[in-house]
Amino acid sequence: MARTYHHGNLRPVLLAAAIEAIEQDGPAALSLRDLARRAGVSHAAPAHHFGDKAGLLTALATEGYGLLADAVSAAGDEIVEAGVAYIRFAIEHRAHFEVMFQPGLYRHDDPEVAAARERADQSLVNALAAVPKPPAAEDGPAARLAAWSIAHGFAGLWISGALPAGLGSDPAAAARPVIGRLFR
Amino acid sequence: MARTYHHGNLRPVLLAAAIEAIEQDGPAALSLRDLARRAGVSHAAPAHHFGDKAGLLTALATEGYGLLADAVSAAGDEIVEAGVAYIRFAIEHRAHFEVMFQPGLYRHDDPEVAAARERADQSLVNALAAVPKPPAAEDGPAARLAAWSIAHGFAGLWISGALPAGLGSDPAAAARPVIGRLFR
DNA sequence: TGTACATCAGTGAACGCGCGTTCACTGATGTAC
DNA sequence: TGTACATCAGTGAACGCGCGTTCACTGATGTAC
Repeated sequence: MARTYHHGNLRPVLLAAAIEAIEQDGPAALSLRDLARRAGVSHAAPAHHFGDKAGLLTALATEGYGLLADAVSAAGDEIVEAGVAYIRFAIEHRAHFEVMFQPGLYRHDDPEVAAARERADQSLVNALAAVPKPPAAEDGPAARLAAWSIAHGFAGLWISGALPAGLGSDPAAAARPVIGRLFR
Repeated sequence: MARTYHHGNLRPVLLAAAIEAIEQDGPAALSLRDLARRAGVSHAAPAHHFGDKAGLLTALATEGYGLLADAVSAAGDEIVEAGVAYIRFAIEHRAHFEVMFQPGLYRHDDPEVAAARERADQSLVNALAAVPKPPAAEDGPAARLAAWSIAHGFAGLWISGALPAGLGSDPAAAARPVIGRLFR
């Protein structure tokens, strides 16, 4: 693929470079100049596509919420597997995940990102709708928050390296019995 | 308190300034020069006490683990209240919490911070030891991870503003029924 | 009580660096005729 | 098929800024005698 004056594909290449950079140094250390360097392009080019750093991270968060919605939906009606899918997403797309939940980094209220977030929320609601009613009578939103919290917390602890070493290297296998405790 | 040439109390003042700065802009945006400005001291002074930014954040993480251990221990033997104490700590000491779980920011293996972390871990173990054995036979470490995950996840979601607005402004009250679901 | 001296916390000028932003530009692509 | 022109993605030089680090220094404090 000969590079001409016009790159022709720069936007996705910059997003991929951003993911790489964030996985290495975290989202706050990101600089547009570094991204340009990684993409082999002049330092002013990224601004053409994203305006500024917040614009780029907004695009990344939007992409992330889309991927999360797809991942959770694909897990089907089984709530434990939906939770596992959430955790797997967080770990396999760590850069997206970290950006998504640091609203100060991007334009949290941007319409596109809000729509994508809404889709992701809905995928979790759908997974929970299939859970058989628990013995206790009133349930309310506590079940949803509990499921979300346990998946989100496990993912965060795993990513930060806080969990004990004995859990092995497969987060899905380690997470299944943990989430399972919530739905006995 | 007249300021002489020697400040006499600079170290804790710098830590307090760091907490303030992190609550405003996050830990990655922290600069030693900004801290010096907040403390009303020359820009080279912080290096005297902490060497560099990682040194300062290591001190902050150490302090944080100590506070967390105290908070969880003070909640006593009741596991739900221990979880609520964890969440309350995370929200009331957001700067400490954010630093503690971003190991790339500080010297994670520093002996002092490791000892403080060990104390905090132990406080959670103690709280769980008092839980009555669940109906299911084998339990193992899944119970501990589930409790830790649900508290950690709820705190993270609350701090990032991801939770729905209807929960009110008291995280402890909102968290209690959520954690409670794990120990019915 | 007084003097001499070591220690060490904090100063301030200087440096080089990477950053975001601006702006006039270049050159590839697509469209109108 | 050919020419003219508008559009727009990407360039590269220039700027001002805040940062960390270095280093010779200043001055307060504590200790020895």
